[in-house]
Amino acid sequence: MGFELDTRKKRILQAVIRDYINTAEPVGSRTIARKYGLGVSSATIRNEMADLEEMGFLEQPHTSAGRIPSERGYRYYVDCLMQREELSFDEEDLIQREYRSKIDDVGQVVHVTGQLLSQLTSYTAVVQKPKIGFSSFKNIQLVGMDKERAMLVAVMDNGIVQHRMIDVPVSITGNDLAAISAVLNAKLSGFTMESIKNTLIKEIYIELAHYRRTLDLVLDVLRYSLTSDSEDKIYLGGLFNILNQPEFQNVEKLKTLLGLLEQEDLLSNLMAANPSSSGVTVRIGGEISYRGMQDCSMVMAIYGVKGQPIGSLGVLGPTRMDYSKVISVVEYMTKKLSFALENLFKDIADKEVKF
Amino acid sequence: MGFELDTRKKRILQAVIRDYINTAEPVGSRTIARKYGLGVSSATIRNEMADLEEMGFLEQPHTSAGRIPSERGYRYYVDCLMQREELSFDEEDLIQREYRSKIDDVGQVVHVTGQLLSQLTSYTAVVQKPKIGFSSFKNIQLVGMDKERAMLVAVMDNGIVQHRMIDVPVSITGNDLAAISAVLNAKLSGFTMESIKNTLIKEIYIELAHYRRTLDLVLDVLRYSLTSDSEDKIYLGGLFNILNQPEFQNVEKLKTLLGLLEQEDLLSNLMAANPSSSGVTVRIGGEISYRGMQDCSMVMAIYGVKGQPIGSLGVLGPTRMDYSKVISVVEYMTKKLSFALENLFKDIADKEVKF
DNA sequence: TTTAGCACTCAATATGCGGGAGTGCTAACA
DNA sequence: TGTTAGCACTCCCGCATATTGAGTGCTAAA
Repeated sequence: MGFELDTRKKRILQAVIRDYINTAEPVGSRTIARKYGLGVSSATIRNEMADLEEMGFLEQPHTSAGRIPSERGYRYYVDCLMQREELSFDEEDLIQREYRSKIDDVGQVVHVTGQLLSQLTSYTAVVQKPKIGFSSFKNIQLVGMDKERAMLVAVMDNGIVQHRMIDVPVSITGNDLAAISAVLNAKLSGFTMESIKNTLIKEIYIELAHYRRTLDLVLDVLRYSLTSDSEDKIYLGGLFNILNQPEFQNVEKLKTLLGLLEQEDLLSNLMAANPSSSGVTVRIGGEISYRGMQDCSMVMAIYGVKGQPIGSLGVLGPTRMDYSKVISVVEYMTKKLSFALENLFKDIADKEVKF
Repeated sequence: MGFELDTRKKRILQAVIRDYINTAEPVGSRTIARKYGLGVSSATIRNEMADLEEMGFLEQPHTSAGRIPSERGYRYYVDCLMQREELSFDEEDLIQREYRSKIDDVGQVVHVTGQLLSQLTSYTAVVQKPKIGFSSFKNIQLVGMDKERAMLVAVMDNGIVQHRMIDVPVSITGNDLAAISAVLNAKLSGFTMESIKNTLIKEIYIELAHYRRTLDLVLDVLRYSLTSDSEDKIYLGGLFNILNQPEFQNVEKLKTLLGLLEQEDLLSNLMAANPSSSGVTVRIGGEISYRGMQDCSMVMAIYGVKGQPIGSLGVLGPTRMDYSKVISVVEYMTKKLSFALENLFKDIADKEVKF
């Protein structure tokens, strides 16, 4: 791909796509000749555009309208024509400032990232919360709430604090809970949920043979509810930016799109279907195989810590999106997010020094 | 008000409003005569409607269209004409089931309430999270995260768990943190933030004279960040129900409305401006004094525990909303929410039994 | 190979014309 | 005196019909 087009065709295709991205109106040969000085007349451009249409890079909404890019056109643009746009100083500065404030826990990092993504692109940001399966327990605490319930609180080393109410036998006292907490802490802290060996579990059961039933419940919650809970969760930023896009002035379209975005599981799938494990992925129109998102494109990337992928983030907009801008932003923010998370974990590496 | 209208005018006004609520179309005299058997001809109704218009209860979009209710008309309808609509068995059953599952903490109660409100009315639910100022500490824990940071976790008796990262001097060890936690727990648990006396604080400072600086920080966070954090927060349910209302098919209108609803502080003000301290309040159109919400009405009520108001909840929809239905739902849900919260607190009353 | 010129196409906008729903008024009626 | 039938009138709405204008494709000349 790419070599099939001579230089002039490339420049014309590029001009058409740029103009359409800016104006959202079909662009005609005269416009190209006027606005983008190619040194040829509109008639020449007309011929070239006819060729480009035949090759499938452009299409015409109807006879006597200008041309708009086809999906294949966008694809070619993204792969071969587009040139990278660096972030401005102001933008980088904004990002720096936002990250410097409140970076206490993973939730906030995700939030800030989503905000920035949507703000910088004026599209909708989709950020998958990091899989915390591999984060390790820092502290586990059972707090008695009333006669038959206790609150299980788990602090993870990445700053996430999870909690869940569990039922406990009426016979269990506050001292019992404290004892259980102590053993759980001694045995589990420093371990990730996955790395916990069966032998360890057995040890716990032996030490707390008295509290079998409660222990069953606690370990179950630790295993399933807490860990899986925040996995697969999605943060959406700038959802209403959609309203500013001319392609979604139609309320019916809006309804279907927002309806889709409401379904977290669907978004999870969308984010999970990320082929390239490194770098930015662009899915254009029909390449997103959800009915109702044909007019959308998605630019996304995987972020991670120390080469380990733990989630992905992306920007969703109309197929007529400013790819060059969006790709730069997504790329930059992926780095920033990974960096912020590593920062969050970094200090943890030397926890032995202290605890 | 009310006595100025004779029975027939009342019945006609009622019929017009009901019909308009159902159809969203201006309603004419013939429609009234046909659909609502009043035993008089359309001509008579025509005369009456002209009177009602002159009195300000109805208005005409243009000559030769039917009539639609004016704000004053809706107000009169709500105050004098409307009859209460009981919830169906299925609806009450749904509510029961939803509340029976997951009622572990205040957040979930609020979430379920919002969901139900929007689902039952097909409008948008606005639920102010309960002010937790008066909830008391159950457990306070400082967990070391890395050399210079610790996680402060506070479990409140209403099931809310709050946490915040704080900086601590590098010199402080895990044992120190445990010691601080122990003292804080011993002194503060059972107390609400407001009820903490200065003498108590002094006691703490004396016992932990060593950790002055850290203690300053911890108490500051407990006082301000944690408590005020979840106050004033608003849960919105069924936001996209707006899209189904014919009065918001216009994207511009949608944009302004959604823009307003995005601002939490504005919503907080809206919910706070609740005059009657008991019972359901209805604000119609211009009675909500925000530009951009002229076409909306709001039905709201204050909920509380043991007569103590701790928040409010409401339903936002077009002025042409099904007041009778919405008022019933809001009234019912207010009771349910208060009840659910009291349940959450009830067991706490007898905590002495156990701890 | 490029370009000027021209006929042609077709959405978008305006213009004009019933049809219909609904009103107000009048006159007859109980 | 209140009610109703009848009728002229109003005005939105939908529809068909010009008109416009941006843009194309094609042809022929440079």
